[in-house]
Amino acid sequence: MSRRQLQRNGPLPDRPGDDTGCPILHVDMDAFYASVELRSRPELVGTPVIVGGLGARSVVLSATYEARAFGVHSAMPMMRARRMCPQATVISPSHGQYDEASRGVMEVFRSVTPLVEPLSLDEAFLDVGGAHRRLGTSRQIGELIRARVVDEQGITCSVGVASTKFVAKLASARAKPDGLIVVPRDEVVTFLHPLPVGVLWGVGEKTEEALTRLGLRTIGDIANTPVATLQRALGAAAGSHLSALSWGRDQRHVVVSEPDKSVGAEETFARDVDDPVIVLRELLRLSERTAARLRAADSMGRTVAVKVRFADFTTITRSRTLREPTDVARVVYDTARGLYEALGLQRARIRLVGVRVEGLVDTESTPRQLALGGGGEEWRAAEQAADAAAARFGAGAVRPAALVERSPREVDPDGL
DNA sequence: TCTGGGGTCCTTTTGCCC
DNA sequence: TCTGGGGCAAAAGGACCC
Repeated sequence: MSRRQLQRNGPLPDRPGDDTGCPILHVDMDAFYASVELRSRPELVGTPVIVGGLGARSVVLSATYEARAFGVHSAMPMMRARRMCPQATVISPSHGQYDEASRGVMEVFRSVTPLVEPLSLDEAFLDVGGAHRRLGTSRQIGELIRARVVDEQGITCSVGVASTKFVAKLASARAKPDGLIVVPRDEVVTFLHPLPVGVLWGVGEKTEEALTRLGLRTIGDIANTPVATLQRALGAAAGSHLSALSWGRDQRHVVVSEPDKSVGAEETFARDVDDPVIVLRELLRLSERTAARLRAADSMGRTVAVKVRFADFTTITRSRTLREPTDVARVVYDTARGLYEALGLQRARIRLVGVRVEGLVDTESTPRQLALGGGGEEWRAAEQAADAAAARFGAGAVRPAALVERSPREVDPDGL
């Protein structure tokens, strides 16, 4: 919604745009997953293509602009998207390819400046303030990146150039597809104030409703509202944050990398489940997956959280903080099972379950004794052996007995 | 139209200690 | 002994992002 609103305003008047004092670039791939798929399906270029799962409950991950013309957009339920655009080619995602393409474009970015802050697989902030002498103005660097990404990865991207991160991000959204826009330092307020509130970072559906109730439609409206009023409606942090953004004030720097704060996995059942045996088996699988990823990242976490989404979409979470951090699936699972059983659900219809481990620390910096306390040592050793086997013989070579009989996909009671 | 899966951050509530 | 409340950490919920 908000992104489309941004585009509907059309491009800025085509002036050169003074990019001095604009060291921040936001680079965003155009329809990333779909564009990557089209590289191997060139006959589909120029046609509506939707990337997303094939299951009844899957959603659109990405769509070409030809499909978007029919109203299809990401996060839309697949069923609805196919109804809106029956002629679209639907492709199920191949994440390995996206990871690889992502690594490629991030390498391009890092050849320009070490100050690269990836936001996701397909977008990043760059601070090119230190690269001007070597590579030219911010605009020239942006065009260089766009050319190299097309050359090396065969996909297009859009670039926003500005003095702050969030204006750069808005600019790249407006530059889409396959464009570049500079918002000069002294035109920031002129650029921002006519835009609808929904384009602001942090304003989603709920916040937009709250702002509408206050009669605030545009960013200019927010700018002319007392901070205290915004804070009363939205909370202290969000209120002052939005007020600052509405005047183009954004102190955040480009940060190269922050360590992860949590790792988790969740799964929506193909159909709602009310059998605790199936739920527990899924929790075991998710615990295995989560712990394996912790070990692969040399991380451990101290808090285990379980998430349960019911058939009516209400969602609850329960968490427990352990005495010591862990990366042992058995410990994660035992905790998760305890949390789940404490809910005392009597055959409630469950749509989704998830497991997450929070409060992550480096395994290296965790004293051995502490890490291995609590009876987890044998399990840990066994799981490390399983990791090694998986590395040699492929994932799934070693699995807990409860998961051996049936493949994970068969958690659907109807075996779909 | 019936809503994925990976996360982050913020707010409020709760329980504990003093 | 009862009650209040400050301070804190953990827990829970929810909004948001891609």
